[in-house]
Amino acid sequence: MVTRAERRATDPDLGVLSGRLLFAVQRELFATLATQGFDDLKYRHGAVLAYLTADGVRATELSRLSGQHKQIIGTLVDELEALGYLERRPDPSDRRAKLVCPTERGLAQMRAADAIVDGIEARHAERLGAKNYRLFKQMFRELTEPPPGSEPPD
Amino acid sequence: MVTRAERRATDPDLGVLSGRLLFAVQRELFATLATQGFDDLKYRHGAVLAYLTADGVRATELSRLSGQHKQIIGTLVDELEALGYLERRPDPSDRRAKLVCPTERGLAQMRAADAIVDGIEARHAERLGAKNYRLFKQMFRELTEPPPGSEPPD
DNA sequence: CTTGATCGTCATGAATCTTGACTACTTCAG
DNA sequence: CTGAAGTAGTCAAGATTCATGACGATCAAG
Repeated sequence: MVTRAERRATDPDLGVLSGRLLFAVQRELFATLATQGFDDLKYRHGAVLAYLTADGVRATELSRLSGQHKQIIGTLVDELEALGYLERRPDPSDRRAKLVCPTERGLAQMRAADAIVDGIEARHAERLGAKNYRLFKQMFRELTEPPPGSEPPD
Repeated sequence: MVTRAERRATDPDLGVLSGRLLFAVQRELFATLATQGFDDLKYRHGAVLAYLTADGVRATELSRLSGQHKQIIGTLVDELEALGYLERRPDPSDRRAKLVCPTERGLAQMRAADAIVDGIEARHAERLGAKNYRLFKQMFRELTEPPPGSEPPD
């Protein structure tokens, strides 16, 4: 008989696997960013930075995309604004709303982060073979859409 | 030119994908557990429950496996002990250590959780095809070992 | 037996999340 | 046009969760 401990070790479930992968990516991403001058970022800032675009995004949209409370997004935007990564600009199309826009430093961070993650993925592609890795990611995307009913809590 | 926003939407990076998958599994797992009488568990308890075995595990081992501080594991074990899921027993082989052992209720929870995750994976296997899903998980395992240098922070 | 490391816990302050309410603005029905 | 209902973002307060350093007890090595 195979004990649960053995199965856990040889065939971790999907939750464990995705947790490991998420933390591994986060760790490497932020550690590398830190060596490139972006040493004032914390993991949680990723919820905003990961979905930021050059054109600006509304806070509510960031909340929806990241699955975080609007309140939390507000705090993160405050912090990132104080750190000089982004700024709030009025949304021309809706005077209630504000667009969260990257500054020059924010754009640099986005480019750096994209390059680092691309590097991680390239390493994985090398390990599995390019064709296999494309297949892996294709299946990964299929399993995670639609954005898992991820209505933000608020 | 493809904007970053479009690429993000059609080809999310590995961090975003694994985050979505992790949260989706967690949400479904705990929601279903709640309908089966295990409605007093929080996500964070998973760090302990996911690695618990019938034979008992040391707190330090749980810390290493889950990547959480020893301190946090201690709190989680306190809570789960109060909820009747597990108990601390002295480790016969080391009088400093204590073994975290599931109670009857803990064992029931473990069986239920395994069944639920198996169900989630079966659904995914159906969606991708059994053969593809096996391949997916095989590649997933390969990318996440060795246990991502996951020395616990402490 | 002494030295250094490990196991689990305690204690404290910091960071983080949750909840509800509030203003300003938009949208839509009448 | 006017008023009601809904949405965007913020404020505030309390509860939860985390990080950090230190401690007594035990083990392992010499």
